[in-house]
Amino acid sequence: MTIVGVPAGWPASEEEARAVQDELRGRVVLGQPGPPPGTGRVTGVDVAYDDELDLVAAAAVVLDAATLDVVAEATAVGRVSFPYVPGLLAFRELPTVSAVLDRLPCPPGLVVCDGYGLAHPRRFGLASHLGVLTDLPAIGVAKNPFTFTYDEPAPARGSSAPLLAGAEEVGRALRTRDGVKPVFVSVGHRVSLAGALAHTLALTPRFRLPETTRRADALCRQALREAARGRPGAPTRPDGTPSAPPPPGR
DNA sequence: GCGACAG
DNA sequence: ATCTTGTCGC
Repeated sequence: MTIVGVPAGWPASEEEARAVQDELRGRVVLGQPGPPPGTGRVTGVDVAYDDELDLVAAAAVVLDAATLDVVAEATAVGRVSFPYVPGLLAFRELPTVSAVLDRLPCPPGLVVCDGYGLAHPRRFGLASHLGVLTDLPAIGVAKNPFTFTYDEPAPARGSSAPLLAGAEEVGRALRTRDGVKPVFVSVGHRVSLAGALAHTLALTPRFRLPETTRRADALCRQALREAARGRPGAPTRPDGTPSAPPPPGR
């Protein structure tokens, strides 16, 4: 199995990573409506980690937006490319996520990320970054409010309240199920906030989290288990010799 | 300076 | 993210 490495020139420090965000931020396209909800394809991407083994597994699951049926899937396994630092999540996930999108047999359509887009300290979260690198329409749907504030949306599914960075609205707290904790939606690239909300609702007919995220989450965990199975911490055969040569760096 | 902080 | 048993409910 090929292991995705860390790209040459990938930021090695937090300072460098923040500079990259400041540089790429200007390439985000806002104000486009984005694809009509319920049409075309919607792709969920997610990542799972094994820091012990220095492995990261990414999955992309393409759904028919109208039926939510799975149209295509792909996985990719890579090495951890950056530590988890709030505000720099993209540098941890992007190399493997880009690789997994490249492996899809069809165009992804709208990409739904597990995390934020505009709702970010420098307004350039994972969904924005991925959108800029691929030029695909992208949105972020997160499970937590991060550092932002919001008022509780009304209890009915579909209700939302502004997600605020001070007085600036950077996204919405959206109730996807009656009486259940909201999700936090923000714009990534080439999609409006209204479009992002509509897509999120179309993807949550039954559960709090989008079908895209749920499918991608299950798949990347499975891919990680399979990758880790082949690479135990101290790989040995019954006779004690190494079971596999060290994987070539990339 | 301290605490909080997407995944 | 990940560590983790049982438990309540559809």
